[in-house]
Amino acid sequence: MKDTKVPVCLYKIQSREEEYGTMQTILERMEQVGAPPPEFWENDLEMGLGQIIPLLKDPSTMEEWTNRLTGRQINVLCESLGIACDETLRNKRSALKAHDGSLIPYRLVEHFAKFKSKTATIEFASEVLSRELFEKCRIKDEEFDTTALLFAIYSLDPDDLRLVYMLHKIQRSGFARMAMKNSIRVPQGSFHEFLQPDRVKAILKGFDQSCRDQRISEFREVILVDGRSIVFIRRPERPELIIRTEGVVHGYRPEWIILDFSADAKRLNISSDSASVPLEIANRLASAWFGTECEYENESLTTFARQLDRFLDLIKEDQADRLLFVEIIHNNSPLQGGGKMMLSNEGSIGESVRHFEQVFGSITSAIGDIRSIKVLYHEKRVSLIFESMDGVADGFVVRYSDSRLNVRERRSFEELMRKNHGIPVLSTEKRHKDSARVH
DNA sequence: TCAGCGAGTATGTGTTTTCC
DNA sequence: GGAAAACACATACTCGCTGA
Repeated sequence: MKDTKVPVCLYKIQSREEEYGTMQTILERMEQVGAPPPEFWENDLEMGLGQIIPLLKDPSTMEEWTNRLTGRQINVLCESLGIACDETLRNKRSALKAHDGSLIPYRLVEHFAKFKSKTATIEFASEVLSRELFEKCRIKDEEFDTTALLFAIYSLDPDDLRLVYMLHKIQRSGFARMAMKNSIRVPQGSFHEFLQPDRVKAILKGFDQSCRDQRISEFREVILVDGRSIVFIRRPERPELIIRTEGVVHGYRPEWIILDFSADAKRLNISSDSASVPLEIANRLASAWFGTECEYENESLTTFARQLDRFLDLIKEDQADRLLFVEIIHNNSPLQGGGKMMLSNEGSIGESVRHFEQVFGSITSAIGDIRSIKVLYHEKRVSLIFESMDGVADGFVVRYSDSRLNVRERRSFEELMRKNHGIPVLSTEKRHKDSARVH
């Protein structure tokens, strides 16, 4: 029987050639309009051009795309491309269609905008855009067209998208709080200035050599935010594979390590997937700055049981300012058999807890038996856990799920807990083992 | 020297929550 | 509703200790 099918390998070659041709044409057009090279989109913004560009090849999709742009996006694009801004929206939309080559990078910016933190985009845009341009992207009081904001940021300086991406990483991660283990004299000069890219890269290289795992820590950026130096590092973590038309490609899943140092480097917040590697890198950077062997350890701030009793009494009565008691998980309930118990609701469980306690006995008096509670803050469910402290009678470390909140909300939540209830709260983010060292 | 054991750590996977 | 991140839990692995 004659086989009429195209052999799989030939199909792969044909489709790859076609794909390659499309990619080349579009990349050449992007180069003509002064867009950043593929390396910028692929490596710095971690966008898969191989998947996105084939979607741009059909001219009719560009027209469809232009038709569904919002008024704010059209205004920003017209301003960026020098199209007369006093025209009607319809005329501006038609005028944009004549600039389809210039619009290709903006379609990539639109892809970049997907699933990026709104807070990160708005905060960065408010810093770099003119007041007039910023206001053009406003929808209502607190709402913005973030795609329009990113168009404006890109048109001002494409490289700024890298910084937005870094800020997005900060907004979406929880941070473990660390402090310098031993008291140490702060050297003269600025720690931020010490963190020169070449110096950080040399320290990372030394670390990679000592790991002997063939993985390379990639220095990405150091930025200064509110006087704090934030170091971004990308490192291969777990082995992973991706599937392409020509077969599977083996590699590693990237891990973003964010080291958020205080101005004097005595305190540190760490965001990462792994535990020991980021801590060791931070120790090495600090050791190089202080000129002596340094080590960070988990920060622990004590809250006593009596303070927690007062706090739990308040939320049980729905009397805590801006906090609603929405969940409790108890390890040793007063029910017969003393099993684990969860009481949860979308609204307050205060009344339910009070009723339960009237019938079966208290579930909030033995703090050590409470596995966790959740409070509603800014419409977000924030977990709180009470971790008993070794060697401190009735002492607890209170940790909260900071990754549920954005950076501004974290600051206000911590302040609310400290000022209103005298409770210092720390992140539940992975507590990096003090003993974790990489040799 | 080596098997057995337990503690600590790394990794994998499903679920929950938030964000867009 | 889908994507992403964090969380919770189960399992695998590593390492040090002990005793035969």
